[in-house]
Amino acid sequence: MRNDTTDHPANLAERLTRSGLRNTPQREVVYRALLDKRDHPTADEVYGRVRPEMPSISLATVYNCLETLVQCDLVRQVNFERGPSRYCANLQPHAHFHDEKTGATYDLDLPPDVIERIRSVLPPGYSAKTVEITFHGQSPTP
Amino acid sequence: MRNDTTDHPANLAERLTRSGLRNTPQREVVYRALLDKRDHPTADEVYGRVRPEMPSISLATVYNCLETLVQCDLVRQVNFERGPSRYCANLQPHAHFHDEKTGATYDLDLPPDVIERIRSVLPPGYSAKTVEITFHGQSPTP
DNA sequence: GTGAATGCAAAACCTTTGCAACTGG
DNA sequence: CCAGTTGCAAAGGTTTTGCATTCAC
Repeated sequence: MRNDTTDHPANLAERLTRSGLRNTPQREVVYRALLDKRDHPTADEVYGRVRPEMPSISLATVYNCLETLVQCDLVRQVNFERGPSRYCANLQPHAHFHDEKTGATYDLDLPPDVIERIRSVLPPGYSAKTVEITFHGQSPTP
Repeated sequence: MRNDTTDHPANLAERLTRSGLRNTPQREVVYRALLDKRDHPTADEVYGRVRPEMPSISLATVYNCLETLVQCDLVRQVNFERGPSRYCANLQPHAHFHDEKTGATYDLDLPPDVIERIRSVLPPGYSAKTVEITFHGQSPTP
């Protein structure tokens, strides 16, 4: 399911350097946490996951690192409901499905023609850098 | 631009009664504020707008009223960025365009065929009650 | 060495809650 | 009358900020 040409930690150092930012272990551990378990965790959840590996890290630093990753376009910040922001290391164009029963969020691939059709609703003059699509409903109970 | 068959305060009393809720002046004034100026205000902005008319109203009551209106399906609560929730009295199927420069949000009509095409990305078993679509970018500078 | 990044604590921000007083049906 | 609603103040959860310390380059 991964796209190994774009989604691995090796890119982090490069992206940071290219942006004139420093390549800190905190940034790496936070990024790896997002790559490892792609369940759209909150900052606090990321904090909980990286602490075993790096007990000295602070929650404020996790927030800082996440913001840096978003700035570097390695991570998407998602806000589809009131509450803490969630973070997503999937860079492929995709929609989110939010299960209202369980609170879980799944990625749904978006074929290029669908994206194009959606963009076609933009009136002339409007230019969109990104489109966010979120379904709210119920996912199959296995 | 209004849909007068669905979007006016007269419906409020009916909806509230139908749901076994009370028809209070606070609820009416909050709902009218959303119908009057459809710029997707925050709860606090609604508070500022209704206060001249009803100085005794409290912010907590504005929050309560907004939640009630959302429950009654007269208002949509929108969360497309970190920060306070915004409220929208447009009940027609529509997408949001968020201007990253000005922070303004515009409604964009969604033709039925686009909605259908978007829903077609749902895998079997997934049932979506709602879909939210938000563009982030730049709107024309008049 | 030096500016950027971290860690900590406190502050800020948005929203919810508890509860007494009020009110719409 | 009386359960639902309001208003107020205090608490709660999330994120940001200030600042001294540390670290990557």
